[in-house]
Amino acid sequence: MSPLIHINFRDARPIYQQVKDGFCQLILSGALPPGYKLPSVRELATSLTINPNTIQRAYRELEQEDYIVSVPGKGSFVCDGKQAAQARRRELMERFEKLVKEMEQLGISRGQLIQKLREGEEKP
Amino acid sequence: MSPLIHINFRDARPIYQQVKDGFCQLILSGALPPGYKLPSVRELATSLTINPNTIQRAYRELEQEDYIVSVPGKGSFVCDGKQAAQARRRELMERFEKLVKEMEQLGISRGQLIQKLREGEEKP
DNA sequence: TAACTGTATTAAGACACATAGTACAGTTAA
DNA sequence: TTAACTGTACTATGTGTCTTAATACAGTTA
Repeated sequence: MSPLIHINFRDARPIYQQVKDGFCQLILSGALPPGYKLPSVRELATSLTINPNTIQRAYRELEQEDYIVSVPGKGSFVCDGKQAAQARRRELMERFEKLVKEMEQLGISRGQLIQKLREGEEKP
Repeated sequence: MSPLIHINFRDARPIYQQVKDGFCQLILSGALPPGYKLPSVRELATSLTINPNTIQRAYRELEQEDYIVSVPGKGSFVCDGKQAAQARRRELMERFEKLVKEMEQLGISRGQLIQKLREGEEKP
């Protein structure tokens, strides 16, 4: 019954972007398996009390980025996602390297970051 | 002669934000030492061919965030920056942890990231 | 047939960003 | 003192994005 997606109206990101990001994460994490049928444009719009056009924009862009496929009359479905996940991993790796360089400029060494990573390694 | 700040009109960030980010980096990296006199609002606006109001907004926010101090009639000057650097480090640490968690969800382990960090440790 | 599905279009309002022009007060050097 | 600089404040205007709204059309399914 939890509504898959949560919208925060105080978020700086526009609504359609929050919808996109939400589904991206659900798909990439495997929470929504390939073939899963997404809620219809009108259904999701109603349950979130936002405009159908806003949902449609999110779905259109998700399809353009190969996260889902939309079939008129049938619905929208999660794609295989292996390609999308691969591309996403590369993107995050780039962000990671960029962030590390920025932190080095402020005097945070790679060694400190390694230690920070080790701290989170324990499994409680 | 290099104009301190570069504006990219194709950048998604608004101009005033690009100006802010540019000076933040220059100040935090130490390229602009405490006490350094920034170009005047009108001078920078002319050299970048953008509106003085846009520069003023950037300077106003930089002052609110303790990166610079502006004195009417005299100019704008770089602050000490130790406090700002401390706040910036905390902010980057949060972004780092957030990014790491996102990468873990996509199957990139902390171990892999540690190895990645070690690769960049050599000094050529 | 009726009720669903995605898709497309146009209109309107709200808001942020940027520009333009003007004005005022403090500082500094000629 | 004057002239030229400095930051600051304000209003008006144009533009683009986001969002809502109201329709309309075509494909699918029970």
